[in-house]
Amino acid sequence: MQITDPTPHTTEASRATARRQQILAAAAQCFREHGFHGASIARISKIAGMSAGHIYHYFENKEAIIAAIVAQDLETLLTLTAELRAACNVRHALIERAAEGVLDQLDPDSAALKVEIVAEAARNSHVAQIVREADATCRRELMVTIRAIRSAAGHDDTPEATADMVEVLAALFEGLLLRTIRNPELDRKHVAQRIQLAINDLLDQPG
Amino acid sequence: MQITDPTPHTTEASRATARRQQILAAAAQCFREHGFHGASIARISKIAGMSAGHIYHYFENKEAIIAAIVAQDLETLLTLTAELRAACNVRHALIERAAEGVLDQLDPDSAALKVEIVAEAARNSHVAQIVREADATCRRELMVTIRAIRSAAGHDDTPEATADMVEVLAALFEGLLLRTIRNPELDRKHVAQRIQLAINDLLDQPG
DNA sequence: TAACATAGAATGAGCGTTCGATCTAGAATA
DNA sequence: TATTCTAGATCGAACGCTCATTCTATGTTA
Repeated sequence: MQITDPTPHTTEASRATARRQQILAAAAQCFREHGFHGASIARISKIAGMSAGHIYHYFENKEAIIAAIVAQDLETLLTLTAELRAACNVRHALIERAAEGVLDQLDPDSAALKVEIVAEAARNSHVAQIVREADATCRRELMVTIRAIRSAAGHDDTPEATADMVEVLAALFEGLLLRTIRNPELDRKHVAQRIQLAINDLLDQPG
Repeated sequence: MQITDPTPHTTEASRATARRQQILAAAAQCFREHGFHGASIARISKIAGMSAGHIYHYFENKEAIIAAIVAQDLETLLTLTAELRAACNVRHALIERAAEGVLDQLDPDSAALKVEIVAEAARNSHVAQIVREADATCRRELMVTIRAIRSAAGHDDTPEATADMVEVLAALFEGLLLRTIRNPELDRKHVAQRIQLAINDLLDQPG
């Protein structure tokens, strides 16, 4: 299966961007199916519908493609937490959104790539840096959100306590990535409900 | 049909087992540092202190080494849940053990390998099968344990509800593997305490 | 001596990457 | 308008290297 570009490119710039995106889409598919090291430039180029050599017109090397994929994946996470923070009744918004977020995390295809990214971060310092910076931003956002919810409920937590709660919340969510791979038959809807309950309890934990 | 002696000389047998273990230890280190596909037989053999070709005296191919590493890693998980199940006051045992288990999960070195295994399971059906069988066993054990705790507290849950709770518990634990990679600076002791509280709440959720 | 342990070279495939040759579309020019 | 020029897009062959695996020869030991 080959990824073709359906949009005609009026300018040179858009053509180049489209081509880049085409490569990234092909690479994401390959990385999902074979991992960062198992996916070859030859395979990526075949799916992207261009020669292997031509890939190097748009990316310096394979590492740069990996970095771009990682950055792209993390960007969606960043917008999600930012969006969450913007909601007016934050507690309600958080718990409502949670069910949706849980189902997203439980999609096996996207989970595979996300897990691959963390695995790569454990051994590739460049990827680790990108991942950790994005994570730090997310945590900061979540800390503000959770602090707002908690102080509305009369809790005056230390920053450390808030950070710990964020970690538990994050573990809960990210753990789903592993669960959907280890147990693809799990009941997605009911697990989402249980997670909502657990988040609710977490927000009421003593300081 | 000729029957050969099933028990060869102990020295030969132990020597072979030791050599096998030597290879597995070297492979585990390489897989942690470079991933399953990034680690070469040459590198593994160098760390194991033998020639590359000699590895094939003990393992059919690289895939067999991966399978052995995966099976070995999952075995420790199986004994842990079995051990948990054997405790008399299960609720107390579960929560006590939890803190210890959390700290184990937060060890970055072992986390890297565990995450690598799940990432490989997402694309290698042989590894997936091993992982999913072990996971099913763990879930079955945990379901019995949780059901015992819940019914002692007066809850009569459906098997489905219990399975969902197990999923949340598992997600919480396994999520820590990703957290310790994404945020190595997290406060391990305090996060462990928060997790204990969360598990406590989970066990009191409505049916 | 017989059987096993081990080394290390050989093999062929595939890797990431480079590079020079072609193609193509639009600007410049006549 | 017709022709030439040009710069980027694109290809595909080639390179040097490493990979997993096999094979052969040599120790080693009982």
